[in-house]
Amino acid sequence: MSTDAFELLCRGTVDVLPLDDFRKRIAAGRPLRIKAGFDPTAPDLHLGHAVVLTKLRQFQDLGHEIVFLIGDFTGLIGDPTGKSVTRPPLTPDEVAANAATYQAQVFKILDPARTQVVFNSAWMSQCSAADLIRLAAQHTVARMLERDDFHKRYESGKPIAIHEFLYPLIQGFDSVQLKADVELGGTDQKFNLLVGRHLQETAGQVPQIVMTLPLLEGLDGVQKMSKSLGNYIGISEPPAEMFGKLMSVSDDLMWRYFELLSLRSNTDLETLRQQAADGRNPRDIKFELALEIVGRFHGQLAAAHAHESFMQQFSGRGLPQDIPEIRLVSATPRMPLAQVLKAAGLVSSTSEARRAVAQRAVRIDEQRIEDEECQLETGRRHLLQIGKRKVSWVELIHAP
RNA sequence: GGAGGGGUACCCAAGCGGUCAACGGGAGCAGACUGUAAAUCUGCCGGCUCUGCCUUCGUAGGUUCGAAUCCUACCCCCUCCA
Repeated sequence: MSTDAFELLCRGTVDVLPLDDFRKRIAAGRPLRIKAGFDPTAPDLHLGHAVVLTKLRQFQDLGHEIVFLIGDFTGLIGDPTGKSVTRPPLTPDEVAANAATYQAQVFKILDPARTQVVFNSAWMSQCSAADLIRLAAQHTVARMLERDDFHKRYESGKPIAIHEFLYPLIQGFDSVQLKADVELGGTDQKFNLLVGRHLQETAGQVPQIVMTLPLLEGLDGVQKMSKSLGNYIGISEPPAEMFGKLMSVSDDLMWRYFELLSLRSNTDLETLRQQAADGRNPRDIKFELALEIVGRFHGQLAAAHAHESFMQQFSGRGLPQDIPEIRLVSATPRMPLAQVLKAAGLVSSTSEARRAVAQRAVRIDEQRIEDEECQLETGRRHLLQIGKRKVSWVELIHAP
């Protein structure tokens, strides 16, 4: 039993340090304190963030205790990891507002009843200058420079401000405060997590287990999922959109998503892989993934609905459910098609509309349109379609 | 402070006086195929009142019949030296 738990918890991780120690602690069966820290910057979470959260949920389901730390104090520093973009300091009000939206999203994955939310300002703002000096005394410059990005910056003569050294120290000190047994983070957090071990040891505690998780590939399957690359699935996206995006993930990448985002057991995943090998349609396996993920954020009902709609629209080549209705006003009795398509938001320019017609992608009332100059009559509703995905009811009104 | 390299469409990246709305790749969109918005192949991919017109190649001027391509000034990036 505990081996299963151990295997499940290790699934998809990059590092678990030290691995044996972790095995022993899980085997002991005692509930562990699992810490994960998050920045209080404006949160707009996507499935990439969900990787760590899903892992936390797995811990939670096994009876462990989750400490969800919001780094409002560390936010003053801004994590120097990676790009050195200076972050504007947040006001207490902003922090509070962000924390609230954060929790709303996070609790779609985590069980609020078994999650302790803490802010590190709670203890850090009590910290005196003398305390800070004592904290800083516990680490050396040489060890700080072991961190890859510090090292590179130092080597290449780029500046490292002293306060940037404080970030890993404070994050580590949080672990001391919380007496964490395990701390989770992205691979980029590895160094910071290890500092926690060091500080806990100095404080006479048993050092925490460090667990890092990979950055999830986005929809393109190559680059990290990120909002700026536009290859993401947002946690708050509508069910149909989320379902469709998950279905657009390649058959290969689907397994990665299963591994990192699914709450299924390892045995279940093994079964699915076996089914795929035995010739089960990968589409149907992907349906299971999409159903699970959409279900988690929107409920089983909405997921089933999205599934049905998807089948109807793409497999059955039918119309999707919930077609948006738009009302347009025309100054003339008839309105050029290209104009209507643009006004309805189905294309971004009339040129694009013309191209779509030229490519035989446009249908009006289920009739394929070949004529770019085609005009639509006012005074009635038209069903406009471009390709399989863009559909809209448009009511044309003549108002001279 | 000195020397050099560069800023081109959503991104990367060619072009270096006309044949340039601008090669190529990526992303995106569409079509074909597939019981997937997978994969693969094909087409499209600045705008418009669209067989034509208008606006784009860091910014502002200039040379020329004609400039992304030449000149001047300015702004911004990067590399090396000090």
